[in-house]
Amino acid sequence: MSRELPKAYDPTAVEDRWAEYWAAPDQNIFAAPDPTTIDPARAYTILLPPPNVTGRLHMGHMLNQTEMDILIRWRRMCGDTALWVPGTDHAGIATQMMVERQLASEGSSRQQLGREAFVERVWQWKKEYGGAILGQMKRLGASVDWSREYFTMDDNLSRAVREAFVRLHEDGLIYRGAYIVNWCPRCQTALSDLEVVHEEQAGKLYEIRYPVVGEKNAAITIATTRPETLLGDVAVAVNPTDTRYTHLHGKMLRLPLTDREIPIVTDDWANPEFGTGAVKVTPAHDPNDFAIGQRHKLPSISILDDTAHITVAGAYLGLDRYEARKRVLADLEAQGLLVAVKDHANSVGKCDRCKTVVEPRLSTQWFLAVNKQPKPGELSMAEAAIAAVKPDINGNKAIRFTPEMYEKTYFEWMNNIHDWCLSRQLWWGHRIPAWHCAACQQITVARETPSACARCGSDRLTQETDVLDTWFSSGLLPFTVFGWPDATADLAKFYPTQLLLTGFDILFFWVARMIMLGCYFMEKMPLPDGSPRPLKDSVPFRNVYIHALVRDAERQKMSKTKGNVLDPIDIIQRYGTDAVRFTLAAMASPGTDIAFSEARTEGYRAFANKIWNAARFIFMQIDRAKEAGIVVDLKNLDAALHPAADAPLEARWIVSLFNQCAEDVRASLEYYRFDDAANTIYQFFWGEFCDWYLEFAKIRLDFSETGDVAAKTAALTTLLSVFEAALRLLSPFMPFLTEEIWQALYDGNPHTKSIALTQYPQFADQLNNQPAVNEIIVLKNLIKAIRARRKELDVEEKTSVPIKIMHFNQEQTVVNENIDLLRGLAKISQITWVDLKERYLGDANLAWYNAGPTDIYINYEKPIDIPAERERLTKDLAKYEKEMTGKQAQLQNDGFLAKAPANIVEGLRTRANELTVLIEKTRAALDSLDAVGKK
RNA sequence: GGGCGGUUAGCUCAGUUGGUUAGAGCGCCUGCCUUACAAGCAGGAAGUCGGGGGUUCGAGUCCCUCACUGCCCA
Repeated sequence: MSRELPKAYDPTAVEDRWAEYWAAPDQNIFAAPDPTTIDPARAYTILLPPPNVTGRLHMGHMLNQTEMDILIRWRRMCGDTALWVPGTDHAGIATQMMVERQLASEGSSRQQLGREAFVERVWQWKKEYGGAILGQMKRLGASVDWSREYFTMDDNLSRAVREAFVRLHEDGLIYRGAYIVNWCPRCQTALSDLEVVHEEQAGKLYEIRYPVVGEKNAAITIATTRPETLLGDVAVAVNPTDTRYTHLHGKMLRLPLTDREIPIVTDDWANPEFGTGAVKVTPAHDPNDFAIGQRHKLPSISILDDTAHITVAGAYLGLDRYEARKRVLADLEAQGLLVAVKDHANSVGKCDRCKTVVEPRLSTQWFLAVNKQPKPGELSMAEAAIAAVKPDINGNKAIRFTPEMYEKTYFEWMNNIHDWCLSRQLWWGHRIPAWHCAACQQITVARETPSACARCGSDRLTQETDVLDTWFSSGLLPFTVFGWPDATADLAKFYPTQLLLTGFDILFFWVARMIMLGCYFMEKMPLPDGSPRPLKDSVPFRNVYIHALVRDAERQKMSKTKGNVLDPIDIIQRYGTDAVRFTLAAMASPGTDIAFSEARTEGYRAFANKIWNAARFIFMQIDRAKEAGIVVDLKNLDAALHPAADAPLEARWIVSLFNQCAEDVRASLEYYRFDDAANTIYQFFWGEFCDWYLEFAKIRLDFSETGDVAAKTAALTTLLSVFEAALRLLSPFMPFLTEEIWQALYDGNPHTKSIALTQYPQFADQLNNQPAVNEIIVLKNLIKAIRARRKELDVEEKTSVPIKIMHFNQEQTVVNENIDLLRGLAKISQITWVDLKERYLGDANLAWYNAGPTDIYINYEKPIDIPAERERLTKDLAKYEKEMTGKQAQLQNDGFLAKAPANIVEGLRTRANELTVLIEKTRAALDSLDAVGKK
């Protein structure tokens, strides 16, 4: 690292190097210390929501990881034991599909390979391609502890999954049974409710006559969207209150196209308003019908196999469900039983993974009973998970959601939750630790492979072929990554984690399940001191921050089909990681989706470049100072951040401003206001430090002239110390740029390995200097007013002009004490103070301008453009008068005077007085223009 | 059908418990290559805060209602 910086910042030349440096195993810069040595109260732990091992980084990941990285870098620099645990998820269906596709391209299949060889093949695939996403993460600068990387199929995690399953089974919360589940005929596996996405589509409602047995011409007309399933009908249901059908109660119907007879039953579920008010009941192929079947003790008749082909002997045997529908309809029509076909918008469930229409199917699966009390009087898993988020009697919440509104969504779901179907008919995943006995059909659930049946002692055991839902294993992660079921030091110090940061799309899939499983298992693990663990320490995390969706600049959802997907790596290569990170942070306002705009990123690339050039400028000053024999001790910069009482105004001011900025950033980050934090730093660094402070500093740092060496040293020291501190403040947001400049500042020989390991700037009361801030405001307003006035008068920027200032005493002192600053920034050749009573309004060579409490007259060569001047003043006057009218109305309102707080009334009076003066002066200026015009 | 959001400058968004003159970035207009930076500097224009009603001394902010729009669940 050298202080010779190129003119423009080139992130690509810099970022790869630091990404590698941070993640290098021998450096292990972001590794958490030995847990036995740390104070658990200062542990700040985050678990990375594990991306699919098959995944590639997308903008959502980048937002997610940027936010986590900002927080974890911030907390680390604040002195917390920051631990961010990375890892990947084995992603059952997704990974299996990926490898199956690969096999298909080789003309093979998993069936040909067999289970064992297939699983071996997946491991191979994982070794070769899996985890590419973690490599991409390194490129983002994510400050994770790479030594703790996990994979949900690792041995230790698999052991924990087995343990969890067995315990839940022992506790009677896992059961096996035949129920209606969502079945994907393509993936050939059961799915949980969450893995089914409902889509509205234009369908038909078919009305079909079911003749009444034994009564000529009597029939009931049912309405259905799925006529082909009538082959599995076992009843027709009508609402007991529906008088149209009262006379048919208890009658039997002849099921069309079959030789079966089915009863009419009464059930509240039949909605008289919908269709004909009569519905067919097919318990084996519809969840609602299944419930009706249970209520009326009806049989279930499966008519479809696991690929959704008809299994009923006869004309339809072997037909696909849609082909069967056509044939059934044709046959019904031929028999005159199809009464009507109506358009009907209905929602169909599709497999989240492959978009095949899901077939509700009766099948034997493993379930987790989330609503069951483990023991009488105990909370069910769902109830405990609700309690964890609800405020207790003291108003404290064990888990706090941000934004808070997601609590409602969470409760809504939790209150209506159904048992969780845990089993999947896949080969890739955690195989369920249950063994079937061929001799007595007993199922043995065990931690270790049993050698004999628990009931009959037979050794003819075969393991359950189903695997567990991937979300089951990821739901355990907050404690299994720390070594559960063992009582490890990690678990003692790092659990519960501080924060879970994720998108709302996995609120139910993952967040809710982690809460259920975390509360359930960890409540049973005593605290390190042996005392029982309360709910607040059983939860898997204390805070949940839900971030929004990243959309494209037109607010469209990114999707492959639309072709508007932005590849973060691609954007990074064009603008630099820091600029993209900063864009995401600055736009990450809670609860609002991010319309990612490259224009914005361009802006933040410019910001990076701005800082880069500030660094160049500062390094140049170091060099020039050195030539002039002035050297600043870089080792004591932090101490130098305390300017003496007699230090120049701009030094006291910038330190005070920086101090406040650090406080604002802290407060913003505390509430996950990444946008406020980013904007605060941006405003400080560019709007104050670069725009004003550096310009002031230039005036003090003129090394070409002889002058007060001590003053120049002090000026340079303040400059360096504020800049160095500002780099630290910015570092969590722009880690690459700040690391590069910071290392260069120390000429490659800094006191720690990385800026990320330095201390974050902390607010200190004694650094605040409100008088200095106020004085600079006076100066800035004056300078801005002079510049604006000059501009309107077309005075060249380079030209120094004389001005006259009509003053109040305070301002005169400030200006006189800092005359060099004013002269330099406003290009003034001479300042003449004039008495308040003097009026120069009639002078064509003097233009009046209002600068807050101060009046300025600018003297220049050319005469005033009278019409333009009149227009400006007229507009101003109208504005002032309008405001005045409003103020006066309020001040004459007794109610306002009586009820409004004193400071508000006082403020209004002050403003009204100001306005009176302004209006008077503006009128006078207008009058004088007329006078000039007549000359 | 049930639930939860949103509507503020041309665009994307801030706006804490109601309180003095509603902000930012980008874009736009004007003038400048002023030796840190043209990815820049200086100056400027631009909003009846979705419509209507109410509460209040006072409403972008609270309540009601309508319109439009997004998301989740069924």
